Amino acid sequence: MKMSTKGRYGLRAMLDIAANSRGDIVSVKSIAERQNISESYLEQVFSTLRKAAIVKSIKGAQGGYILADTPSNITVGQILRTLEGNLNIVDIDDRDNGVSREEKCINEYVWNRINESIHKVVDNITLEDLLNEYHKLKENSSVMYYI
Amino acid sequence: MKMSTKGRYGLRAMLDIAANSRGDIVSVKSIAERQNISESYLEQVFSTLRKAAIVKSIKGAQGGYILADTPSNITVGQILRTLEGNLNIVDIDDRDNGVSREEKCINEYVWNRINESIHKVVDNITLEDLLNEYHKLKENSSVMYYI
DNA sequence: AAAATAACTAACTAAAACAATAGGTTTACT
DNA sequence: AGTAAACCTATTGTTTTAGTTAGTTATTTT
Repeated sequence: MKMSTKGRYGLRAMLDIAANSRGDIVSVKSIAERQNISESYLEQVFSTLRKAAIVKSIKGAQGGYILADTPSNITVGQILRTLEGNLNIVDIDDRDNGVSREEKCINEYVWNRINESIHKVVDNITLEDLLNEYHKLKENSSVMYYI
Repeated sequence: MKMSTKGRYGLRAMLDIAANSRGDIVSVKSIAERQNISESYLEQVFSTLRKAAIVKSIKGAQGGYILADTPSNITVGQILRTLEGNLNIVDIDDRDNGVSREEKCINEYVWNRINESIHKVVDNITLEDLLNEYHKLKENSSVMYYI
């Protein structure tokens, strides 16, 4: 029941671009170094993000990635769904064991409530929200904050 | 990012006891048959639930399991945490890659919000709530409902 | 034009988690 | 004594995870 590294690294990487570039192109290598993530593994993550049109890529020397939209228009939900799937804690197909599709199992009530609560959180946090939160905490907190 | 069969089967089994016994002892075999789950696998689930004192066991012939408390005093959260762990989508230890314990990563904001939303849902649904929901749906719906 | 850079792709691999199965032992009822 | 059922431990096959490896392709820099 855990978020995998794809989702965790992906969110970190997207935040890294949003925070460290001012609209500039950022290479996977530089993100991987800052975030201490395997470069080739992170390339796979970006390949997925690009196919979902959340980032744009520029090939060749001095190439890299750039956000496909402003941080205020990119939600955590978009990023995590792209990398992790539908974000449902229980899939519809797994809900009913031996119970046919037309029939319902009362446990769905629980899974639906959990799923909805997750969707509600991730769809209402944008990259901009996180950047604002970051700057707020950085100023008001005694401990160091990182992206 | 999925709930495993332990949690899914466990919740189904607990509801099964709550619905099909009126305070009576229920054998794993009968639950396994009704719910179409492997009996020996379900035994492992009940072993965990018993150690967490959510159910009581009676050994020997005609033995079985019984809820350790009334359905109104058993939450979905108790059951799922026992079988799945802490129900956190991201563990504290996994949050900071290369970032020491005293330092903070802004992504925690997201994980904390998701974790809290899950806890809030599961801790506020009791077995009794589910039984009530079951009876309500059973009467008002055209499709069959199962535990 | 050549070299360098960086995205892009596919195939592979080690390790862990998952979902059981198997084969017993112990306890209590009939 | 026989049986039913909880209880316990080990093993197994499969899938997922988290990368690694080894390249190809496109663009810029020298």
